[in-house]
Amino acid sequence: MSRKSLDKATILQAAIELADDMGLEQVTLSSLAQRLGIKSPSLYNHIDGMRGLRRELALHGLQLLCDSMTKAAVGKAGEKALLSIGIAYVAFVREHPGLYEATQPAPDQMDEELVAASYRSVQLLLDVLDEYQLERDDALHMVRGLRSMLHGFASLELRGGFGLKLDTDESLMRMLRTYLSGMELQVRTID
Amino acid sequence: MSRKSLDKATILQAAIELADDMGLEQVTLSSLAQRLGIKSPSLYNHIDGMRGLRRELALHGLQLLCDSMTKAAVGKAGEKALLSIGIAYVAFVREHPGLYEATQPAPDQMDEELVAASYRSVQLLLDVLDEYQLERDDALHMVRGLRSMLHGFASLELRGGFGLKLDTDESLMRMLRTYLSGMELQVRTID
DNA sequence: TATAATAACTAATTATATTAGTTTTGGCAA
DNA sequence: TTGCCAAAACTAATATAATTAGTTATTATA
Repeated sequence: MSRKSLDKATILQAAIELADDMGLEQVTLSSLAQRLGIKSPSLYNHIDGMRGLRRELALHGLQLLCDSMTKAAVGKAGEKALLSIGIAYVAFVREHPGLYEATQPAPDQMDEELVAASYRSVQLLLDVLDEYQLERDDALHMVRGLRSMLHGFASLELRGGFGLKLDTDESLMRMLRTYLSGMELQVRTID
Repeated sequence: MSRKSLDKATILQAAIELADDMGLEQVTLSSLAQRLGIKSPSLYNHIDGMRGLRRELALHGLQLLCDSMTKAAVGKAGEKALLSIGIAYVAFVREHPGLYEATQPAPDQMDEELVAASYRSVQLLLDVLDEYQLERDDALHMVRGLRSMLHGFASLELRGGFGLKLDTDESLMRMLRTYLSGMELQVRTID
């Protein structure tokens, strides 16, 4: 019966597929257990209930997202790197809509580890912005802007918020280029 | 017993307060009925179940948000108007976190009326952008950028995504100014 | 081979959404 | 005023989900 003994990674993988296929809210312990061929209480041997599962999904999603962004920035710098990161971000959300949703937990379930996982993306952006030689706070404001744009774009697209027949990839590139040209303008003005 | 006979507006108001105070996911038909002093099945006399309630919240939220944005743009033009709209957007989300969350329903519950309500904000932004004399598609890409920024910023702030001790209002203003300066640059370059 | 830990199971509890069917009530017409 | 009817409340019942408690089976190991 407990033949191959399920492990947490397998459970997580099934949850991710379920989330991406059916939407995060469709990932119940029942549906997950059914997909794994076990009864839902058995899941408690591996994960800390629904809340624990959501947390694992968030951590895993943040990790994968940051990995994608990092990979996209390898060998690139400045605007090229930032555009590449932006494209990778949106591509990740398109590939993992449910998992991405899980990376945005309610504030009350935030803990140190989640904050740290989230901050890794912030650090990546700070590293790329490094060459612009901005003051620390100026760089942080820029990062907030970039994160807002990417999260907002990806979320709206995910929810079908862009109804019109207008190329979304084009919208993404323009948004990033517009923001970055505004940024360059500031940087040059300061010098 | 059915003394003053509840109406839909009263129910909606209670649901909004519940959502803003406790979070949207805490708005159950049980909790809502309890707050109204009735039993949950009685709600079905006024609303079409949980799904219907969510839809009403979305519609109402989109309406209120668009009203706020519109009011903010009265008597203003260009960058001033856009900054004012952005501030109003974020202020609305801060005031109505739960209701705002309800304005982003899953794609499968989208219908014509919701799309129309959502499009009113798009039209407002298009109207403000009118003076820049952009091509239709250029303007639409700009609007997507603005919406993405505002939604992303508001969502991240709502979820406690901005952990650092750095003024968020300042971040918002800088984000908008950076984007708008990039936009002005493009417009001027085209001329 | 026997035992201990692990991981599955069943059973039961609580909470929620929903439907069906019943009762109450408040307004309006006779 | 009185009686009727539609609206809106109610109770009861069902289905799904999360969770806990307690039980059984299996696997690894002493």
